[in-house]
Amino acid sequence: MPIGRFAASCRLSIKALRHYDEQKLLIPAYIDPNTGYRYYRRDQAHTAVAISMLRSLDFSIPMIKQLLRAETSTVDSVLDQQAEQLSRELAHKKQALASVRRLQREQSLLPHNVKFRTEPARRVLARTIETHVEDMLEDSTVATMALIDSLSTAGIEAPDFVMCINEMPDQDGVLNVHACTNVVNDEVPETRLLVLDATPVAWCLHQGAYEELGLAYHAVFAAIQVHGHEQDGPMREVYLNDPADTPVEQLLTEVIVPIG
Amino acid sequence: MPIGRFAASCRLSIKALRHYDEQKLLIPAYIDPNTGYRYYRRDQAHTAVAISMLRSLDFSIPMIKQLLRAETSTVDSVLDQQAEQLSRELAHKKQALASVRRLQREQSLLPHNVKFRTEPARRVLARTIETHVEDMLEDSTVATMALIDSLSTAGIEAPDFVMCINEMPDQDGVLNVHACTNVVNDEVPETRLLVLDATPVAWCLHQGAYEELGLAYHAVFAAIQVHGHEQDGPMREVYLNDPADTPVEQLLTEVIVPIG
DNA sequence: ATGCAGTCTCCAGTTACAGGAGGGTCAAGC
DNA sequence: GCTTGACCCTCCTGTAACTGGAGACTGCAT
Repeated sequence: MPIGRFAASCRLSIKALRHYDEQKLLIPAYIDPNTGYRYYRRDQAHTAVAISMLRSLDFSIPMIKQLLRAETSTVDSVLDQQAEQLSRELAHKKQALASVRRLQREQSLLPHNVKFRTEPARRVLARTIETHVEDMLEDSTVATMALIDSLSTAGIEAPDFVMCINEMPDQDGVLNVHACTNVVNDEVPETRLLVLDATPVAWCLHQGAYEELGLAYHAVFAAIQVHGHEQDGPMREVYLNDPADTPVEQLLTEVIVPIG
Repeated sequence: MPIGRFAASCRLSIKALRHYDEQKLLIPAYIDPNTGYRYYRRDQAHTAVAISMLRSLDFSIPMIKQLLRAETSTVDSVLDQQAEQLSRELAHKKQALASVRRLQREQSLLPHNVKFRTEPARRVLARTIETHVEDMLEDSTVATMALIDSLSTAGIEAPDFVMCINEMPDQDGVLNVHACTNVVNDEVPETRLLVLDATPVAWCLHQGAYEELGLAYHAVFAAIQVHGHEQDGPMREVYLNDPADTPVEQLLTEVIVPIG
């Protein structure tokens, strides 16, 4: 079967099939050595459709090559990798969409009103987890849950002050997130005391879903720049009400960036 | 302020700033005519951060150009466009992730067992909506809801047979979706009777979330090819149980493709 | 004068193809 | 055997928003 017919029947383009040939992903059953014409067998449609399916799930060509050749263990690891990648992208799109919808409601691109003040020194109890920039939002929640868990293990009620401290990511995007409270008690498991010095900060108040916090951060950074300051220390978020009993559009969060 | 310092303070790369200069998106306040060195003013950080924020929301450079220059009406339409694009991509990622997770559970890439049979002729009541390939999944649901709505307006209870017929998309990805039942009654508003001829089909049973249906379709198409048939008519889905009172992992759907 | 960090331009590479130019091939009808 | 039109080939360029690197120049501090 020549390439055109095969392409039509598999819902792939001729260009794509030639590309897969070149990449040694799907090699025609026979290539006329004189004319270079590619001929496919009907049963190659099975592979072709598998490729088309995997491409529609955003697998890269090298990954598909591994999936088609492979032993079970490789397959599993490739699938895991792809699932992780997809859930990252999913979270990213969710965040982006929420932020765009917010921009639609506001009239300005950087609508937050950024102010400056001096944060007092604090001693806080922190529970730390390592995460990736893309998962920060989600893992801040995870860390906070874990903190509350640790507190209740120690027989302490949910605290009234909850803050997350997000360190600067390294070049791989890996960073630590500290969920903190003002409870001071070194008997709480999986936590440690953290001493925060007094520092000038730029900050703003964000009302709405946590997914839109990116907008607030950008506003704060813009203000820091325009005023000629620079960031000096990890960013903080203070959660002023409880997501468990507050409708999302009324959630209040302080976004705080220390400056030097 | 030379480019390096400006880049560091705005969290943009030097390369990116040069690129934005080239694209006339963010032009340095001063360029030394002798050396070509770019110098930025502090207040340009405001624009720079806005750009960085919009890029993080996956706006393209031409879109950002419009947003920064523009009158309110243009801004609104660009935002709408981006929101629509993002929600498409969100739905796509959601589907892809669900499908990958299913592949993780199965041992095969095309796990469905495809069979052939002859569908009898039918007369069905259909409610039609126009949609886009990427929104098919969601809009099938919308169409089905609308159908049930129409039926109840006419005083008819929810039907026991529900099927969707998805026509072939044109080159823009636009297609019609018909939600159908076996209720035959030409008094129902917004619907019309549809006559389906008897036809041989390839089909398989899919158990699980509707988001994973793509896998089933690919399996059916693969089988059609390998057996040397070809598609002849719009695809059909028959919903064998009700998503309202069935846990997702037990949802049963027949995926049916007429062949010629 | 020297050194070095910063900057310049230009070119190549990334991904999975699409589009097109220019030219050879196949099958059918005459 | 010839023509015609559909099909196929290779090779080149382009996509989006940059990153990385080569080779050369500049700015600033010794």
